[in-house]
Amino acid sequence: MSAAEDLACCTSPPQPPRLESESAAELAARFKALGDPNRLMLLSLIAAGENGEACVCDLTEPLNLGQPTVSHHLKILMDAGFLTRQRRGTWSYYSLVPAALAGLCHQLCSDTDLLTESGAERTPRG
Amino acid sequence: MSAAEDLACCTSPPQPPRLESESAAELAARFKALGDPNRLMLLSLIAAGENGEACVCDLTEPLNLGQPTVSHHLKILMDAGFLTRQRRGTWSYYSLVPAALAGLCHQLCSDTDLLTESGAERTPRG
DNA sequence: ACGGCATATTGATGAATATCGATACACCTA
DNA sequence: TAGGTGTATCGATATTCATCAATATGCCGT
Repeated sequence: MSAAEDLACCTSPPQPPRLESESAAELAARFKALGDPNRLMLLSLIAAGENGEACVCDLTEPLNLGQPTVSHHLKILMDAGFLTRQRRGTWSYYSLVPAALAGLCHQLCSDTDLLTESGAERTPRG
Repeated sequence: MSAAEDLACCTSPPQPPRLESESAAELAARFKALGDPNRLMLLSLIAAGENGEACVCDLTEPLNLGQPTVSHHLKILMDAGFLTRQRRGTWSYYSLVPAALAGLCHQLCSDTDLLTESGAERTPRG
């Protein structure tokens, strides 16, 4: 028996991933929404706004982006569940969905168990 | 005074975002690394692997991706700080960086204060 | 040294995306 | 009703990205 056989990486039965494909797609979609600096700035600006909300006209200047672009990013954040919109007159006020970001972290911790370093302990060789 | 003046969205002094542009770029880069279903599956597969590690040959089949593509995704996850690589013979073993994912969530909670619903309380009208 | 295997890198390609200008829509005021 | 303003949508474009085939690199056993 060669030394390589001892070290071979493909001898153990493959463990099924803890993350289902569908869950992966949903999770990835939300992370993708957070994967843009301007969108993170939007969340930050909105959180820092008066009453925790802001309208589009408050957001274009600090980001140095055109109004259509800001609207586009806001829509992406809304579709991902991070923002809600409330129309008042001609203005659209955006505010954070309180549990959205926390829920994302929680799901990453508990559902997928990716944060626990259980990998080493969890699968004691049967 | 018109009703609109009361409701106008741009009358209050703009609050500076709690997130600096540089931090936003760094944060976004890490989120972007998580914004792909296959990369999330890679993290899950590696976490579920024996001793919390896995080599490339264990990962190509469950994802139905070519070996170069898997290597590419692994590199992205490494560059983002989520994975480390340990070479043993001809094989490369990847494992999770324990604090990386937790740190990302923590930074989202504390550094940017996006998770606290402080927006409403934080800026009491001066 | 040579051949074989696991992995990394390169080049190319099609798809997704960020951005803008132009335009459409909704609401308010005169 | 008409004009003005804030916002959303549409079309176009340049960039980024995911993926693959081909190739290069590095390690092992003969």
